[in-house]
Amino acid sequence: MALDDKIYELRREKLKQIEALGQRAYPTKYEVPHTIGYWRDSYKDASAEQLDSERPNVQVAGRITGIRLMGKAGFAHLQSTSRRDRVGSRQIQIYVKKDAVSEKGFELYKLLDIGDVIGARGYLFRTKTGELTIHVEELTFLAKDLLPLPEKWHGLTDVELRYRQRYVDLIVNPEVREVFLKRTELIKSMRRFLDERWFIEVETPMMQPIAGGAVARPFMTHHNTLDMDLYLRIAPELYLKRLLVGGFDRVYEINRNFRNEGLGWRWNPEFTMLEFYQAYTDYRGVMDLTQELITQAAKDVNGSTQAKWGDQEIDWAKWQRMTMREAIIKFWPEKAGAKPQLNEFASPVIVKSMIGQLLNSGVKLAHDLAKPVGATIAAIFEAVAEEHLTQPTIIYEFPTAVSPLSKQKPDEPDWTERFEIFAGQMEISNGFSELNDPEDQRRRFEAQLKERERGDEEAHQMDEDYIRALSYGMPPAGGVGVGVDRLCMLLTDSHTIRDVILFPLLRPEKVATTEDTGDAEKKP
RNA sequence: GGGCGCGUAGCUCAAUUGGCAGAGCAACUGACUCUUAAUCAGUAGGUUGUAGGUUCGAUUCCUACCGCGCUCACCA
Repeated sequence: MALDDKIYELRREKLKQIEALGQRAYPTKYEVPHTIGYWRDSYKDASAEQLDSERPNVQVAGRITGIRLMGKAGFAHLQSTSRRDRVGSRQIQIYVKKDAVSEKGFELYKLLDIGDVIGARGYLFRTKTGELTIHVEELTFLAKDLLPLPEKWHGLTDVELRYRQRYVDLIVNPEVREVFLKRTELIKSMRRFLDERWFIEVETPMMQPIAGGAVARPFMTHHNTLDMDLYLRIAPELYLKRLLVGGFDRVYEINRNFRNEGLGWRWNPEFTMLEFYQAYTDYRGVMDLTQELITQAAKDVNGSTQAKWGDQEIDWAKWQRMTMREAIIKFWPEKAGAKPQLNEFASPVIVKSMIGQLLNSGVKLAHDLAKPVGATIAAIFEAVAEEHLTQPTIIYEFPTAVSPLSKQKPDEPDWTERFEIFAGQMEISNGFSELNDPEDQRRRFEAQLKERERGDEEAHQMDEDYIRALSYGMPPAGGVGVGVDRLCMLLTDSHTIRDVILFPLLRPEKVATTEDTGDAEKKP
């Protein structure tokens, strides 16, 4: 029998004894008029004398994080589970004296373990070491922890266990809880910001017959009754713009996207995206709006526009803006020789020579010369500029070749009215003036289809219904996507996306141990 | 998918050149009516990720597999 099985059996036995004391093993409710944090904050400055004369009556509930028995009295610490109680005022000490809780109450106390959930009623006092403590008059048993929690001062550090058993991670690692409380604040802040500006929150299909609105490989699924293959969406974009056609002229959605691609510190197969669309404005309008939204979110989450990012600090009040071409010139590596000139990006021959310059100087660069020159320019940007973009930076004007849904610049058709926001070496947002010319859109889809035929699985598919929708007339509009997980990483100093996703994707836990490997590799 | 690294008690970690698998916390028994990493005395806890191989002998060396991490590629 494994150790935790023994502990499990032992604690089940304790649970039976607790029931024998007249407590329910799994009671249904307990009145908690105020949280632990409320009492701690309200009486944090109260003196021992003050508490003795006032004797404030309290009733709280929480999980036991530590317990110390000394014969006929003992202490324990209760940890609040309330969202209102943040780090610093989540725990309160309780003092259980046999004389004060009666024989049965003390028997119950002796049967408690670290991890149990209990209710405590009594009055506040200060111990001789000065700690605000509840002098317990009645203990109520609420739930048993049958499995041992990790050790209390090293906590749980094994990353695999932390992700697989996030519930344990949340119990023992207060900073993890804080990150997810901040994530909630972030999403609330974005909703509030858009709601105040008369945006409508909508929900569009997660299962789509054509996975459109982005460049990515989709997950596939199947509906039995309709005998129909469906894709999990890679973006809500095309549906939200159908709603612009329908007359909802400010819409947004905060929801999951699914992309069947690699995992990494910035990538999880399902991730949360905010997308919003505003009619009668262009990329400049939504660029300003997005900057304001993110600045506000930083304030709401951290109470400041300053956010720690590793050994650096990101200031969400100080933004830079430059075009993609300007960024390439600005961050052009010295070792790669002379910087390109602005007008040289118009020449495919010169752009190809830029690639040569970079490769010769040892810059790593993923490029495909069969692709249009615009795609090459975008690759150059990623190779030379992205790693330098720590402070919030808006990069605008993207090549038409990599922007199949954006409006072109009137004076430069090879470039679109599109921008992306970078911070902490990550792309966190993408927006543009929405292409609303159905015939132009058809040509863009057709160009993508050619990419597909060349073997690019991720190129956009033709979406006839979307073109039909545009044919009814879509008002001019700007639209933006914001990567919520990545923004959350930046605001919580989390350096892997798995630390801001409660249950990140992992391989299934292994149950069998021998059968599947025993004869797998026998040499002849 | 490629490369590199890791896997020892419930948790956090040791184990000399290949030579009896250990500690702290958690757990159990006992003492203790202001402790807080409570203390004191004692007890128990292991198929060293899995399966093979080399060896008199493997936690240690080799192979494969499983899981995790980092990284590269694809991507937001």
